[in-house]
Parts: sequence; structure tokens; C-alpha cells
Amino acid sequence: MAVSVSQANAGYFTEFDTLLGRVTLISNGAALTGFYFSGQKYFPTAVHCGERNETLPVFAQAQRQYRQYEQGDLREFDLPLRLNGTAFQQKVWQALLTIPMGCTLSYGQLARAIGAPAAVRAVGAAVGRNPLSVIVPCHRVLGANGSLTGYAGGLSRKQRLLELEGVAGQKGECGCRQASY
Amino acid sequence: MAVSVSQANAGYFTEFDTLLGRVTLISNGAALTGFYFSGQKYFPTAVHCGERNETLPVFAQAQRQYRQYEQGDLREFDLPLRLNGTAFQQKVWQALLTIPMGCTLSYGQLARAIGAPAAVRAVGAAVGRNPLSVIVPCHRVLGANGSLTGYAGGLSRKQRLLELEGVAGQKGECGCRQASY
DNA sequence: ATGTTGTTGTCCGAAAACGGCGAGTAATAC
DNA sequence: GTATTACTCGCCGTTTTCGGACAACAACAT
Repeated sequence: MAVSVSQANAGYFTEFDTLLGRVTLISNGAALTGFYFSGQKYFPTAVHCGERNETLPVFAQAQRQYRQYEQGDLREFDLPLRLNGTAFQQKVWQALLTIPMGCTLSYGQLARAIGAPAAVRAVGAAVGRNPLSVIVPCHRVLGANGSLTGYAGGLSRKQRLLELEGVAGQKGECGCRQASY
Repeated sequence: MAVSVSQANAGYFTEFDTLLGRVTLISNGAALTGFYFSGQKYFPTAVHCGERNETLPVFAQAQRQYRQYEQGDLREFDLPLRLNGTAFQQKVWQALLTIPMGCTLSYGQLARAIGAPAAVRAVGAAVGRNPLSVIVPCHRVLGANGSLTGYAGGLSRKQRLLELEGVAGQKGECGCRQASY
């Protein structure tokens, strides 16, 4: 009898190279579920239990858009995404999606934005677990004093992403204004 | 941006009626992952989060074979299965798959068979959590003295399955011999 | 027969540790 | 006197750990 005995349903993945290093994309077949820089923190361990797939439409779409973004020709991604996480994490990640290119927010502002003004550190943790680097723009979150603080992909990548987006330096200069937080 | 935000990937299910009551089948799309009698113990709570599906090949195959089994015309199932569980549970369930129709084993023999002679009660617990009733023949496990002991689907179902398989009574009379345990 | 005890994997709940922070205070640098 | 830095402490979801309870048993003692 044909019996298979494992359990994790890891889906599909592919890889491609960017100016910031190799990227692994993950999908459930329909939506994009992961965008990870090689060697980054929290890189999912089960990726390679999934099936490599070079033809999935959403992968092609994501790569195409990323290329444009990389050249400064795309200000906003438009892809089917699926955010797997706890309710709290999802609130945080949804909020991240509303930060336009060129803008930045502090962890405190973000916490207030989701209605949990005191959960600042928890917000930091959730931002760090963002499964879709770049696309869910966690790199647009800085410390209250404008410092880079942290990035799962390494601070230099965060810096370069921000430069690409035209955010001035590390001193809290924000290219545009969000509604008040 | 098209964003979807849930997580549980419950798969597919269907239902059909048997002489022993209604049965719910569960699948990941390729292999059979669940076979549960209605109202049985440990019936998974998340089943109905999955998607009902009446056309999955593995469901048709399973029903067809079960019909034959029910009539005494099938001695061994041949289906793609997927056993989701801990390493220990999988060892137990794999061992169950080797018990031929008409034979029975005791919990102690089973424990010895998987190399954990002292883990008798743990084996009992694992047998009880069998996700594929009938197909993984947990009903062929009896107490050391031949008593029925327990069955997630109720002792009367266990009894009837054993009768169907031609196992005599409740007194340890075993229709055939396994290798020694 | 009935009761008692040994054994072991799993489930569950509680408790503690851990951060991609921030505000407030205190100690230095001009 | 300001302006920076350094440090402390509170905050709060998540993750990890730990301990106890439980169970489809079986062997042994009465």
C-alpha cells in the first residue's frame, strides 16, 4: 500500500538573484507566502521539503515586479499574497502594507496605529517575523530616533532598500507625511 | 493588493454511509489522511474548515474498496495514505498495517514489535489516535487476555469488524499466526 | 477475580524568558 | 545651559520549558 508518512505541506518554492543577494520565493500555488533573502534570520527551515517550481505564475509575476522595483520603476507591488501568522502579527503586517514608498514609521507609531500603543516590543517582534521581505515593507520601520535598529536580512540591506526608495539618511527625515499616529 | 490572511490548510473531505454508520473521509488532495466514523472519539474538529469534494479520485477509490471489504470481498486495502502524527505514533500505525486480516495482536505484542516493550500504555494511546479507522486496522489489537478493551468508534463496531474478518470470539483465538513477538 | 503498581508518550496549562522599543532620568560633552 | 549619550525599567505577544495528569496495558500479589 502506498503510504507516505510525513506531514508538513510546504508548497512550492523558487529562487532568483537580486542586487541584494539570492532570494527564495514561496507559494501555496496561488498566492505568494514567502520572500526571504538568503541567510536571513527566521529563514523557514521547511522550505526545501516543498517542491521546486519554476513555472508558477505568481513567481514570474513577483520576479518581474521586483526587477522593476529594483530599478526604481515600481512604487507599489500588486500580487496575490497570503500572510500566515497569528492575529496580532497579521494586524501588524497589514499596517505595514499601508506605508507608502519613501515613507517611514517608528515602532511606536505602528503600535498606536494598530490600537495597541503599549505593545511596542511585541510589534517589533512581529515586524521581525515578516514573511514577505520588501513586499511587506518592514524596512520602512525605524527606531523612534530614526535609527535603523534591526532587520532580519541585515542592516545593510535595510539601508540600501531605504536609499533606493529615496529616504534620506538615518535621522528620521521622512520623505512624506502619513496621517497622524 | 490582493491579500488573503488565513492559515489552516484543512484539505478536502467527503462523507458516505456504511453498515457501521456514516463515515467521513479526509484527504490532502492526493492521499487519504482520515477515515472517521460519525461520532467517534477524537473526531477532528477542523474537518469542516476543509472543502467538501465529491470528485477526488482517492475518495472514490476508498469507497469502492470499503464496499468490497464490507462484503468480505477484499482482504487488503490498496490506497495512497498519509499518516500525520508523531514519530512514535507513526511507528505504531505502520506496525498496525502489517497485521493481516483475520489476525489479532495484543498491545504488549505490538509494543515489543516496535522495540518499546515497556511503552504498552503509550502504544494504547497511539492506537487510539489512529486517523484511518479500518484501513489502518487498529481494531485488530486486543487486550492480553483477548478482551476487546477499547475502540474510538465504540466497542460494538470493533466487535462487528472482527466478526466480519472471521475472528472467532473475545477469547484470544487468533485466526492465524504472526511471526513471534 | 480484584487490586496495585510500573511504565511511557502525549496533552495541557502555567510560568518564565525573550525580543528589530520607548520614555524618562542621569551622567557627560561642548 | 543645551545637546548627546548611557542606563533603567515597563511593556506585551510569542516561544520555550517544565510539571502533572492521563491512558484502548500488563504483570504480579492477594
